[in-house]
Amino acid sequence: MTQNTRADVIAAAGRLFATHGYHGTSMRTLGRELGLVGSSLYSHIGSKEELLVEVVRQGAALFEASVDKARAAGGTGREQLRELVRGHLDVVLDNADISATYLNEASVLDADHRRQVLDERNRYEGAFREVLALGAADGSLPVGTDPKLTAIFVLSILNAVPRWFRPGGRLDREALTDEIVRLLE
Amino acid sequence: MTQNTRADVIAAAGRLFATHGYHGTSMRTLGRELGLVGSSLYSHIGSKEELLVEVVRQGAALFEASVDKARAAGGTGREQLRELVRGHLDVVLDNADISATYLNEASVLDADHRRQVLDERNRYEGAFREVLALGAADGSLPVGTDPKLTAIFVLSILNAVPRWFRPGGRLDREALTDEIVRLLE
DNA sequence: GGTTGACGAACGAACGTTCGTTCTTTACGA
DNA sequence: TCGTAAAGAACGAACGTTCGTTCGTCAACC
Repeated sequence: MTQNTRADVIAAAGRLFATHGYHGTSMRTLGRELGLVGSSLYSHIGSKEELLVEVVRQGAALFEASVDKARAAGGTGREQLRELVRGHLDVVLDNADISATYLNEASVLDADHRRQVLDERNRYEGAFREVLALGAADGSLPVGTDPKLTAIFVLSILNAVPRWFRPGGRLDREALTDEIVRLLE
Repeated sequence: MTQNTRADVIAAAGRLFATHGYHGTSMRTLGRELGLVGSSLYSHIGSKEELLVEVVRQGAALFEASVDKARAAGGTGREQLRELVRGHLDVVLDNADISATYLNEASVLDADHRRQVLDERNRYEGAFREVLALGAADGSLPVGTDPKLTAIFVLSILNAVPRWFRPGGRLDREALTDEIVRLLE
């Protein structure tokens, strides 16, 4: 009979928000997930919305850490793009609940937090644009395509991966990364 | 002061389900959308869930009609792929509410209806796989890529289009179709 | 012995839905 | 052409339930 911590509650919330959505998750259901009664959750958190804000904050942090790592490594545009793609895959597959909530449930947030998420996503997408432009400039990626549109395409593919990818299948992460980068040749 | 019909209620439901989700939409809110009080909706429909089933059914019909039309036209693999892509764009842009609900809210359905949607989506994706394989066979599309994976990539891009595409921008549907098909060269 | 986590009762509000009734439009026989 | 009945659409009150949340209490542990 281990004790539940605030982090446990947030993690469980991410799990349920990801599968049933924010509005589809009740505090009593969330309590049951942790072996608690609904009202007991308020020993750890202030409100249901605070839970969503926290999960989304963690999601944003994961993507930001990934992009920072990829860009710090340096290299050609193509090499950095590969790191961005691989990092994104790691985030959405290793933290499926948090990232799904970050990507799908941010629309429920109040205007301020929603704007924060939108800005963060735009900066993130900007990194993809920059790396694609860099690759066009240094010759490691084709020149013909618009970085803006290509960034959208790549992120569309990446964000949909958790919907179909199953570890242990014919394709592993490394090969999937290759396939996505090769698509841009 | 026009009268509301069953079709009006379903259309409004699609609109709200698409923007706020099924669980985020109350019958009273839906009523207000039509200038009605919540209970009045039950003159037109049997239950809230019936509304979701109906919207999803319409979504499935739209995609099925699109794929039928594209394949009936015949032509090379590349030509049919272009028709599939263009048809998909038309569906998700001209019926944004219905298609968004079909794509995002089907998980709320009971097991039977959910399975129906899954099967329908699989058939739909199968058409993309077939056309890609046809294109590889007739030489109109490159041979190197796996049709299964490529179909997933293309559909990932297509389904995300309503999230960023705005009519009247630099890129119109025709040009976007070209860009997506060109990605596979 | 104070702190912390959990409980269970209770709150007001909102939920989906039912019901009897009213109002408006349509259909049709006299 | 009129009068009237049937039908359709909307109302508002009320239902049982669930929602998020508050509060006082209690047991376990440092």
